[in-house]
Amino acid sequence: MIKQEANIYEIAKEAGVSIATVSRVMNRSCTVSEKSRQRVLDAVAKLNYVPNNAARSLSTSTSTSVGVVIPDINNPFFSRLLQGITRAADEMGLNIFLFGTDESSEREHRVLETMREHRLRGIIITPVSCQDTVTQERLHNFQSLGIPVVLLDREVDSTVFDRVVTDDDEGVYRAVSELIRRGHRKIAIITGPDDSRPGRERLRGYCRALEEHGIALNPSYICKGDFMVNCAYEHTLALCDLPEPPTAIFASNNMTTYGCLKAFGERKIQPGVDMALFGFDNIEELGWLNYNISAVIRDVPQMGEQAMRLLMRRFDSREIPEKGTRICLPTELVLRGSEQMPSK
Amino acid sequence: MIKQEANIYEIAKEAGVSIATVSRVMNRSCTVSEKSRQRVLDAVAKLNYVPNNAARSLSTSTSTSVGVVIPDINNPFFSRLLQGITRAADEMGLNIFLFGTDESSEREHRVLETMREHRLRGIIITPVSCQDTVTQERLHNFQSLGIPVVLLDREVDSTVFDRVVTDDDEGVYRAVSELIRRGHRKIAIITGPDDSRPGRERLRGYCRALEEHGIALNPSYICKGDFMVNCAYEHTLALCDLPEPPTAIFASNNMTTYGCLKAFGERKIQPGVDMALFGFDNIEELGWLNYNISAVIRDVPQMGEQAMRLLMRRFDSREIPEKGTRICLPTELVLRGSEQMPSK
DNA sequence: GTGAAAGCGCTAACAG
DNA sequence: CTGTTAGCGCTTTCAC
Repeated sequence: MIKQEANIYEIAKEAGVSIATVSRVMNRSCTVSEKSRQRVLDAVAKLNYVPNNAARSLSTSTSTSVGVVIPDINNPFFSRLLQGITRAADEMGLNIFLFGTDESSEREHRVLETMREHRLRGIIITPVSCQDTVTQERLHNFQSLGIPVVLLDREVDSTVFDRVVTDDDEGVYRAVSELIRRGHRKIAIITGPDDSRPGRERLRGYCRALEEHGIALNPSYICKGDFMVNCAYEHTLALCDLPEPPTAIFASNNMTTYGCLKAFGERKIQPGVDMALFGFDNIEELGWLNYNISAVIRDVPQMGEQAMRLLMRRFDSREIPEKGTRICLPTELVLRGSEQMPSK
Repeated sequence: MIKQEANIYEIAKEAGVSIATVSRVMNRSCTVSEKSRQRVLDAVAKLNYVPNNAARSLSTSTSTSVGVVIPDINNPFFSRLLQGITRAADEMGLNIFLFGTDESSEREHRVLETMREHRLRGIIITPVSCQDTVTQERLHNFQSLGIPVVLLDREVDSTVFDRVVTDDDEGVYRAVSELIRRGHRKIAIITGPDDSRPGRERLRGYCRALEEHGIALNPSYICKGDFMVNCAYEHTLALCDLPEPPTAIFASNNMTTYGCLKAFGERKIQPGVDMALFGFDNIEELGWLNYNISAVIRDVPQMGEQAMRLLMRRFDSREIPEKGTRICLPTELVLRGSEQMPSK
């Protein structure tokens, strides 16, 4: 026996008013007499009524759902992001439609198509690639339909979208400068993919620091990585095998840090003793294991929250601006010892 | 300028057919002539038409959205779960409404209320507590409205729901038996909360193994934990300080394992050398760091996928059974060395 | 302050 | 095989 949910008509009947009045009460329109209001509220409580979102959404052609597109749910960075997003959404009474792309552009395109069916209120996305024209076009489409888009962490070439990023360039610049201050001259970097903004930015910070301190860039110290453990692992081994190995390695993201540590472990290299290691993004687990790895850190849940707020702001002001707002959150340096110059 | 999305009428006009025909084509009803079909498809392509989900959902009083309720998005176990869920959802053309409860019952109740508005197709939930009557009642409500519920990892007392769990009892039993086989007699366990099924089950497996091997339970070896790092850390320190410390510790989940390792690090205890350590759930990161921690493992994404499949199955068979299906996935032992008996 | 009625975009009988 | 039509449950003018 499947009992139906009550609808607005039943409430109206129970309360002895019209459905319009019920609707007004449900939407806190204040043009309702206290008496009617109370009767409706009683009926709602009695019949355990909850308005049907689909109907409301159809009628108003708006919705309370936000589409969130994440490339790799499994990466702790994105979990944290998601945590910030869900928390903010909860506060604002918005709901999250979650889509995972598994870093596949093809899936991203499909997802963006599916999302059209849902007439979402807005979209928060960390795009797979910064140069994907299909994705960009679809995102444009959403915006021109009045569905604001916020880019998170990764930007695309177009500048029309709101976006939340962090000052990675500056963070890495300061990290590498710190290494230099500690006496390092042979500093390697394992980069991220260069079709990703974070990848490029972090490399830029590295280059900037070296150049500014008059240290020539050494191509064999610049390893093209992909933000994955394995690649970083192999690069690290190769770096160690160099005739003139670096005294410090900058790892461009948390997975890269793990890759370095894996190689270090095999080679019995102690970070901060035999070779310096500097990471990007905090890895809480390492602290528990007594690894004191210095890193450029940022408030990740905060990034998610900011993205939500940015979206929120767009909801109110109807017009679509030519140029999106860019929120750039600061990064911070945490020095834990692994930045030190090897003594020997 | 906000251009509207095309609706079914425009497609009908463009294709020179009625909206019914358009609807039939969109829903793959095969009673349409090839000629009409083609005309409609052309119009759809030309106007870039996507059906409005809200309207469809209202009309059919069904939906393609599944509510997923997760207690701690940040815990890698749940990220993995979510990965399995999203992947399966993607395959089945379902969409995920994600809700986080942050392990708060109060938020869980709110979330369950919100979900009613959405007339979801089904619900997958890892409830905060197994004994929460409010949650159970609300879940019942969904089921009696024809919205099937699948419990993931944590069960509630009621048995009317479908659920996906793993054979934790057996897994821990085998792990502890293995420890005993290796000569351990003084085996401690740091448990999970006892209002959680996994917590209780894992403790049971531990007790069962000891009893079956004629080893008396030592209350000071049974530490009441909460699946969190800190608590496990403190318990581990206390265990080490015992006049007669254990030779092995069983950590009831991944966070507990981290807590033990943190304490081990401080005390210069090498897992598998000075004291044995056995964990629950694999921690990939530890492998990269050359920690060879034995563990009871399970296929976590698979759990999420199974939950989706279970839900799917319910969609077809309309009736609500008295008793839910219980899928119990196996666990596996991975021996990496940390189970060994200290030589001294 | 309140009610009647016209949609929102789609599906699903029901006729033809 | 195809079109007409009556809802699905709600919001929102527009009168009263």
